[in-house]
Amino acid sequence: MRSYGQYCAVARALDVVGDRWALLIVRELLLRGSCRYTDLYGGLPGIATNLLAGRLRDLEGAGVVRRVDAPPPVATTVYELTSRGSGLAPVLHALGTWGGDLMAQPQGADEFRSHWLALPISRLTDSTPDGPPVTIEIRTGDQPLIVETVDGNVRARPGIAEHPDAVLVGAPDVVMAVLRGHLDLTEAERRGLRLDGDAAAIQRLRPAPWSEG
Amino acid sequence: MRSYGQYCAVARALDVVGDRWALLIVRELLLRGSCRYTDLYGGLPGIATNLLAGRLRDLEGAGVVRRVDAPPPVATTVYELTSRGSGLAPVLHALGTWGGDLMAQPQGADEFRSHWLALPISRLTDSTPDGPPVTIEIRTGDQPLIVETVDGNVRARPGIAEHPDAVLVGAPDVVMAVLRGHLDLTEAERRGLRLDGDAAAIQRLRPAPWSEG
DNA sequence: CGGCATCCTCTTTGATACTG
DNA sequence: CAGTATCAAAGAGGATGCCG
Repeated sequence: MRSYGQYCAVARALDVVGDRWALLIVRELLLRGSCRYTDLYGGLPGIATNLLAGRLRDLEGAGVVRRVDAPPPVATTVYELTSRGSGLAPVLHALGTWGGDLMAQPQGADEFRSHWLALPISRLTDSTPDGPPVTIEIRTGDQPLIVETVDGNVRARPGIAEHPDAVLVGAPDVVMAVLRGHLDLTEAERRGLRLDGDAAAIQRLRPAPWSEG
Repeated sequence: MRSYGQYCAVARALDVVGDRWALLIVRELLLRGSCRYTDLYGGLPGIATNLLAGRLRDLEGAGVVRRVDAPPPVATTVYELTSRGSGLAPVLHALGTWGGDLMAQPQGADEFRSHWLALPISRLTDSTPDGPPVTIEIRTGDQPLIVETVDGNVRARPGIAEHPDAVLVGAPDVVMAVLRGHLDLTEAERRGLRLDGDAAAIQRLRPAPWSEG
């Protein structure tokens, strides 16, 4: 990107990550850790492959992304965030919080990848942190997601839960609305959600109060 | 901007404010409140006037910016943020915090407007909130800035202080480094900073601990 | 003047095809 | 798999023109 040529921290930050696709590439690396080129490409539907290659070069040059030659089991180069790149997490959370209101518009023709849910889910809290940890499986996109509570925090990762307290199956926008607390379970079931197991496990997940504004 | 076409809160946020210049327009409106077109244009050196007009249209359509026909004393239309637009403040602060490290590179040929300092300054705290409030005048860009502590918080606004505890005069990058605590006063004076008044007043301004990461 | 709209050139993006 | 090459379309940048 052309520099804005302004001696302002926001402008200088945008000189580095203000390019189209740049922050979404950071999102992918933040959510998935080390990624091969093809993993990134798959998690960024709509990007042109030459642009992905170009942005990775730029971000590497800016010290946001690092290329690593992975050892034999993988035997290819992978991309990961530098610590400088991980420092962009608050930017993505702020954008995600602000953009959350735009998720009420239905999914429409938008692409969806289930691991994208990990970002808003990590902003939830366990409303009963002293209770036993809960495990929820969410099946809603390209792959199932395991959601677990740990010390009041909530994390999501791809995978199939062994003994989940609840399993949630439905369209991404319905699942999202339930997790955001904007849709109660009965209404959600009317909109195609299927819930197996303990509804109370779902109810324990609450938006963190400080992440609202 | 073309939509990313992804059902993800970050992508949807960037559909609205990911365009080049969009977040800097929000920065201007956040820092200066209501603005005439020309004020915005002056605070965004480098932007093309047709782009500014176009972005303002887009942001108005997205509910981020509002046009107001100002009453007689001004007698022109002014732009301001909607509440939705003000909600972008955390995004700008996150970007500014991340970009702050890039401010160590000297100003070079970059343009500078002194009101841009208000954003990082508002992230400072008064390390001695129980002491008497302090007022500092900073003269470093196109116009002087009054910095005041109120209840442990620090605010900046354009203007000339009547009885400042200290006056800081120097190049933007030196002033910035001092405020960020990356340069002590003696070293800063070697780099052209002039300080009149009480050095202790400056020392009371400290980066807020939670805004570091 | 303040507040844009037009016109033109140059750069970036997007879509797809191709290669080691 | 991990990109590069090619090319058309969209967007940005810059100058200038118009209108109350």
